[in-house]
Amino acid sequence: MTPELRHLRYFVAVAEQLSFTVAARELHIAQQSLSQQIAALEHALGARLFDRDTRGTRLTEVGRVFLPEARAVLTHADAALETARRAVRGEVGRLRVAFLVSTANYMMPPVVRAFRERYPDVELLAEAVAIADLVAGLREDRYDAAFTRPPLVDDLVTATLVAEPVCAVLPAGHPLAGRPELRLADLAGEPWVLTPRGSWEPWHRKYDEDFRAAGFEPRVVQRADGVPSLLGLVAAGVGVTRLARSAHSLRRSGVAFVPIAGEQAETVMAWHPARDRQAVRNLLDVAAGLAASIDLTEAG
Amino acid sequence: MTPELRHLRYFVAVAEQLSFTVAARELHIAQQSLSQQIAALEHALGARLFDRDTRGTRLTEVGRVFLPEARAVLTHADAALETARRAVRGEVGRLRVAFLVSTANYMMPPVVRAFRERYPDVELLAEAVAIADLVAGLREDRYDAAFTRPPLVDDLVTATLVAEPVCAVLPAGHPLAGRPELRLADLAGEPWVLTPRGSWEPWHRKYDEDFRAAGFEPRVVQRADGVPSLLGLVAAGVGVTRLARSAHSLRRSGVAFVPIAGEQAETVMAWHPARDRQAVRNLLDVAAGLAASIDLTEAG
DNA sequence: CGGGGTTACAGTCGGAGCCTGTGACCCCAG
DNA sequence: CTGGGGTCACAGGCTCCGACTGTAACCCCG
Repeated sequence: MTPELRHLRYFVAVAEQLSFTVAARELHIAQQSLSQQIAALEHALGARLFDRDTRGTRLTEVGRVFLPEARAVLTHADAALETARRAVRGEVGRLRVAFLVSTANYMMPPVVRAFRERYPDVELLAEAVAIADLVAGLREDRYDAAFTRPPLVDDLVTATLVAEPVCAVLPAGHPLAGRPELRLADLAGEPWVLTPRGSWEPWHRKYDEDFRAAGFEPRVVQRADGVPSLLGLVAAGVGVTRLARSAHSLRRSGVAFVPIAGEQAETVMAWHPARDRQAVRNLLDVAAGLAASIDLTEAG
Repeated sequence: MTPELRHLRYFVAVAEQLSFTVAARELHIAQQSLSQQIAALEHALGARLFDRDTRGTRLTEVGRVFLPEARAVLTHADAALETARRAVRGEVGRLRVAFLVSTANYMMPPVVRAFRERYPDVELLAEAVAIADLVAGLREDRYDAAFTRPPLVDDLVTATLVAEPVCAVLPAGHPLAGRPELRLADLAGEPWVLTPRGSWEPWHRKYDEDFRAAGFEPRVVQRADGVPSLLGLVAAGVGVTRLARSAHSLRRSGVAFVPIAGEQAETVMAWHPARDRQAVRNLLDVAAGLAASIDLTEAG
């Protein structure tokens, strides 16, 4: 026989009560069963743990040595199970989170900070990545969750965190730069700088649709990858572009942000539905809580 | 269900093999039984430990957190059982040893030292006590073993360690002090100093017998308890007495020790037969080994 | 010397844990 | 495309272990 935790529990109970009868009552089993299990444990150890006779039960020297050991093992086992249960609740473990580069500058610091404060025993790995890698990472289980912009793909779940105005980005001093608000159609004649078509199909399909709805096809004078590059080209007077207002934090000089009427850019948290762990829900809760309490898009 | 060590063993095996089939083979059980037990553990924790499908088995995040915990508990449990087994072998624990005051001066230091060196994890409590307390202590389980002189009592077991000459103890300058050897009868006319009769009946019965065999009854001029007192009285010329040779180490001046032909004093280890633990045997082995290798009676 | 306490022994029962047989599924090689 | 070898899960049955009850032996105390 190989001893189980049950034997240790029984042993400790008898050692504490110094009575099989009382310990059995406490354990909700019969005294005979308890005697039997203790005997089995003693057999496995090769020595008696108790001296017992009709006038009582006393620990032997071996029992005296074993008692603290058995207690420690039981405590350790409880702690291990409790740790596992904390992991189930998403309070310990590891969480790999991707931030879309264009949202990382304002989302990552407050989200990471708030999450680490709330769940100090979760190892949070945060990474700023491009959209294609972000989606691939979620699908391939390289990331547990991601902060990004819609639209994405059908096989990922998303939850919207914040919505912000979409702005026309114009060179400083542009005739339209003073306006409080614009319509996309107002920019029909402008030279445009946009991201390369290949970067992420769903986005570009949406852009195409928006332009079609505005009644024109933009004259693209240059394509550049990444928000800072676009802002640089606009500041240099190469053309105009269209970005979420939060991008303004990346470049304050030489560009003007003018809201486009009725257009909203959302930031969402995305994850794979098959890997919907509690830690992911916790992250969503923290991020949603932040979004409700402070204006994340201004934080950068 | 409350998890047992078996579940942890099974979990670790699957986590190491990342295969139910292979782990089951290793554990000498069927794959189906293993799946069943893992499922039970998962149910107790409230979450899956493995993601499994037809193309393999992978740890979940909860499993990843739980794995080192489970390993640690198993290691701890093994260590606890090993400690208990060491206790069975008398390698850890506590040993309460009484030394008869008159043997303590030469037995206690080497025995305690040798035992502590051989069994460093045994807490050895050594005490020098009078014969009556020594016997009572063994009977009442206050001592596990004792070093003393026979004869004792029937209900204790003894093992002889060393035998040494019994000597007549004479004042320095006594007419018989120069002899290489004496017979008890040679001392028939001397004034005697002896221990009080009440100290330990079995000894006094033996003394009476010895004197009767020598054909005289000693004229006792004074009774005093303890070897130093007797030696002091002899040195002062009050009378003669009879002691084991090892008592010489307690007083070198003013007394002469002359062996009495054919008389031997034994030193024995005694213990209660009902409490015959391995640690007691170990102590006996150490003491017997010392007795064989060095002359304990000269050590003081 | 009976009553209340202890643990041990004997016999029985139910269920936990194991087994075998089978099925669904995936991947790779032919 | 299809068969073979791999994965794990489901279903049904058996065995034995850990429970149970009933009883006995023993000690101490009133």
